Amino acid sequence: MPRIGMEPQRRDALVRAAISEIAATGAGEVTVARIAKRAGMSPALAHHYFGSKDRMLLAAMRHVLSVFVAEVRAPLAAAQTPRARLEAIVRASFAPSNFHDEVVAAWLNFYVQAQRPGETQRLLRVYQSRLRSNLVHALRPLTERPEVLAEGIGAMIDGLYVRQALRPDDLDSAASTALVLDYIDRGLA
Amino acid sequence: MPRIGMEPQRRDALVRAAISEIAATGAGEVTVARIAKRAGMSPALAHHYFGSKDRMLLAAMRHVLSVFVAEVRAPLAAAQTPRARLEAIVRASFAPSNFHDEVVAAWLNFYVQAQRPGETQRLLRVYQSRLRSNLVHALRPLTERPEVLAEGIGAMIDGLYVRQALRPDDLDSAASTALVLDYIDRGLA
Amino acid sequence: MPRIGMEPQRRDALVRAAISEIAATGAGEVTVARIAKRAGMSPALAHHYFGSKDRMLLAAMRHVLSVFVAEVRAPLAAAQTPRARLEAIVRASFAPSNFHDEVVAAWLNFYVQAQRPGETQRLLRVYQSRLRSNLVHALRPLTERPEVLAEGIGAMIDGLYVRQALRPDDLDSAASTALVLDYIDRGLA
Amino acid sequence: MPRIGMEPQRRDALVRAAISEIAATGAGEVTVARIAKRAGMSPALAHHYFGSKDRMLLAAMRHVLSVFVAEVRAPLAAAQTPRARLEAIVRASFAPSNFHDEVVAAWLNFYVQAQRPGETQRLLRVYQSRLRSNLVHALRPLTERPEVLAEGIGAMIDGLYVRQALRPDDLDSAASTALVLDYIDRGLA
DNA sequence: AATGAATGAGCCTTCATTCAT
DNA sequence: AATGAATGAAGGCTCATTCAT
Repeated sequence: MPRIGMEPQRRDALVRAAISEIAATGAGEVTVARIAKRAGMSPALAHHYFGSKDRMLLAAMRHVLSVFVAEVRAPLAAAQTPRARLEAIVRASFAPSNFHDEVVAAWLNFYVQAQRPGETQRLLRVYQSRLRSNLVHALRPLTERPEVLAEGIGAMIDGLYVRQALRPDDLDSAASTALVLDYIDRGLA
Repeated sequence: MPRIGMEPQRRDALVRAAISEIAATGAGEVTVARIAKRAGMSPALAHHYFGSKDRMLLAAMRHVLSVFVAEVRAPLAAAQTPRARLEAIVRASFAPSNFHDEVVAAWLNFYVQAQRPGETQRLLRVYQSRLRSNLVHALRPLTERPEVLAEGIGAMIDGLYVRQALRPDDLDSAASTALVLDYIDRGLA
Repeated sequence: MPRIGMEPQRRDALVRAAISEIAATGAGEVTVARIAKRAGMSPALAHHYFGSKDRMLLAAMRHVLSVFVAEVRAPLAAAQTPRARLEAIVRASFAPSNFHDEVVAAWLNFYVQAQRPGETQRLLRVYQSRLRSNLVHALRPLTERPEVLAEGIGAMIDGLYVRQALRPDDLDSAASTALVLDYIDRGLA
Repeated sequence: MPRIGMEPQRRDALVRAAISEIAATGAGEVTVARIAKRAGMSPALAHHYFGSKDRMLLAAMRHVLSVFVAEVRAPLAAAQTPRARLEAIVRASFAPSNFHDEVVAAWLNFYVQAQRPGETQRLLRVYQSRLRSNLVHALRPLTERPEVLAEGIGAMIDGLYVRQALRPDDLDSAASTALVLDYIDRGLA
């Protein structure tokens, strides 16, 4: 019973299934068949919509990144001071929708994919550039070495993500946020 | 051509080749055949010496960890003050033999492997525990919140590793060291 | 070329091919690739339908056993006297569909498989139990030592199967039947 | 420390190990490496003495057959009557040295090997011919249909061997002997 | 005499991908 | 729109066999 306008729903279901599957079975064990099964459809249909496994995982990455961008946009725009801008970025990084178990596991997969040249690598670099740019822009009024501090902040966030991916239990989102904010405050002192 | 006493040499060559291959082709593309070819032998011989791909990659991980342990041991023992102990740990983390392109790429593979329960996960946790323990021990005389700071330091180091793994060019070892030491000094202020 | 509802046909073709292949190349030389080729498909498809080589050979065994059960059922039910029941069992054992070259060769493979614990062993024991049970039941009204005679009959049938498997030419089905029936009659005298 | 005259001992050890290995791991799982290990030497040495795996298993078969021939020779020569000759053959078939667990398992392997043309097949046929010839010769004075009865006896013996190979526990040697002797007596009545 | 070293060949199995329906 | 059918390609692993020492 083919309905009209199924494509967006199907694509969305596959993207979500891909992220869940990466979290459930590990970045190295993801197969198209399992993702499709989790999304309730056949592997053939998954290919029909995405063309290839790579493009499907790429869409998953884009989804994760876009959620992040959406999460940070409003608070960032609303922030009135440089310090508030920094806090907005950090809080968004550890917001539940981004620091979820599944999403965090997906990041590890992206890192692996990004080891080789390709679209994933490009996307990841764009993301890192934007993050750094946002941080530097917010830091510039507050310190003489914004680039250095931005690198440290970015590295700490990445490290907390990786560590979270390997942890069995949920980490306190608040603790991670506090850790980075503390680093920022001391770096600015 | 078969000489006697080849086993240690072969095992060593395979471990090195495994690390290089991970760096060269990416953590997801490692095959026994390619590792063996890079080490100048047949895949069958690789299996003869290691029994399985998993055990071979595990040996590579053990090698990387043992190099790190060896690198940190002497400076740590020679350090006279808590601050010197911290510096010894950080410097060892970014010492050339540990922060090499190839070694850094291998870490990413270990993280991926460690997502699923198994020996890799166990080893990685042992390593993280020791690192944290060393840091906390050195921090305790200097601050009231050694656990928190140790977590921040560990995360930053991990983050710098991951970022390095995705970078095409070599990162300045000195810059990474300085970044973490700066974080420590400000955290202790 | 893919049509719909191929699964039963494919499974059946593979089961038949497995039996033929065992007969043609010997129980120790059976490979999935050869079976699949004989069945006119790729090895991958064979795995798709059966999951593993073991399960495929198990299905072949079940097929042979079920043909035997089907062959003996009607005559056994129709037999009016104990003697007629015995004859029904023996005749079924050497009926063309069971005493075929290919089927007989398959039996040898089952015996080999059944040397190690597993499903094959279980199935073979179930079959042997049923045969003995049927024989004992039919023999009980006729002799004081039904178990002993049943063991002798079963052994003779098995022996004739094995000998047949090693014979290049077809054995006279009638001769084998007569041999066992003669044994029964004398045993009951 | 190479000693002189090791060859016969080595060959003998390998033949025994081959038989034990077949019994222990099943006819389909025998490997040269395991046999050699069981015999306390390297696979290379096994090849040095036998040239190939096939020839080694063939030697094992010859050993089993020769033990049987040796076991039957004296009693057969000593037997004064046709009936005593028959009994000598049957008793030898189920004598401990022939009806041992290990030997019986080896027979199954020989049957498998003999499915394909080759030396094993030839040897097995020679053995079967001699057995039949011995039986027929002994039966001729006692019955008008010696060939038929000989076939039945041979089949029953073979069947008892196969069944024994699949049994977990030891079968009573005496029971098997009695079963065949009873068949003979009734066949001659 | 004896073995560790070494490999080619082959097997089972998986998986992304294509295609007819 | 959707899928079952189908496969080529590749991967991990095993094993009989050879060879230099």
